[in-house]
Amino acid sequence: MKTTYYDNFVELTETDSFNITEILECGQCFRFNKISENKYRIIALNKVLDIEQNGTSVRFSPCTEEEFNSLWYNYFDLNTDYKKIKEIISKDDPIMQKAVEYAGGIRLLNQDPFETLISFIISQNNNIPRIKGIISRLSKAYGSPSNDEESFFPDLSVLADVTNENYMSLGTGFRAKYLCDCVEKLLNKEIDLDTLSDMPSEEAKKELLKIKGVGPKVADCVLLFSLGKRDMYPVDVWVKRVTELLYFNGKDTPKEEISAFAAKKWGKYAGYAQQYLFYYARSEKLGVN
DNA sequence: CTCCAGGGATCAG
DNA sequence: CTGATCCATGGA
Repeated sequence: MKTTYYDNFVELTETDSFNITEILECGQCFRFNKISENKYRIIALNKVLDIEQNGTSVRFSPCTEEEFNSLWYNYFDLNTDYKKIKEIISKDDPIMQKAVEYAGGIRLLNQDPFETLISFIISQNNNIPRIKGIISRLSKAYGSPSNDEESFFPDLSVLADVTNENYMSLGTGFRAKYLCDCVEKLLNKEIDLDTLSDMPSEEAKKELLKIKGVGPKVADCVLLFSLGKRDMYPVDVWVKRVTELLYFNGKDTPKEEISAFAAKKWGKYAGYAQQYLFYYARSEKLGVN
């Protein structure tokens, strides 16, 4: 991969394992919009960023050298060798080989933990278009405006004054009380998100589970998508279905057992495996009927 | 109309 | 302890 810095944008060429569509559509983040066929706009890290990809060349704009190196390089996990990871997880596994070939440009992002936590609380028993809508309205109501139509994600300190009714009016439904509990526990310092990335995965998970509305699936997503815990294997309806279909002969299997299977099979790479399978399953509607 | 969505809390046994 | 039921809301 080569990096070239221009006045107002940064260009990567000869990228390996980078496909912006697959990265954004694999369900790990919600704040993006498709601008044109090969161009996306994301709202992240209090910035608006356009990403345009043509083959192995990717352009980030507006973006300075400083921003790229201090923010986006890590955000897009560019220090990680995905080619090697794909080799490891698909070794002697024709199923994973297929999933990896299907969407070989997936990368796990390193998103903001607070935004990720709130977003995945909203995600429970919900569908992706509606999740995106709620997060967008939440940001418009309580975040700072950007030069785009979308606003930035609100800070914890601003949500301190937001009531259950406020959340309800955004369409969060029964999740409103969970959001209140989450904000309260963060303000109390009952949970400190800043310390979680230094803890072992299971210990960090226990902390997150203290929040009402945060169960195993939401906790795993926060750990995997924003705290660098790549060993987590979030088991949602899609992953449950596809893992059962491809690895359990279609047999109905408890989520606990599926997690244990993934941990044993892929170990510290389970999170990567999960994303390849999720994208593959959802795109092909595997296991539906 | 019913069913379901990247689940989890709560209740029944 | 496991399994069933409920939860708000909008689109299919």
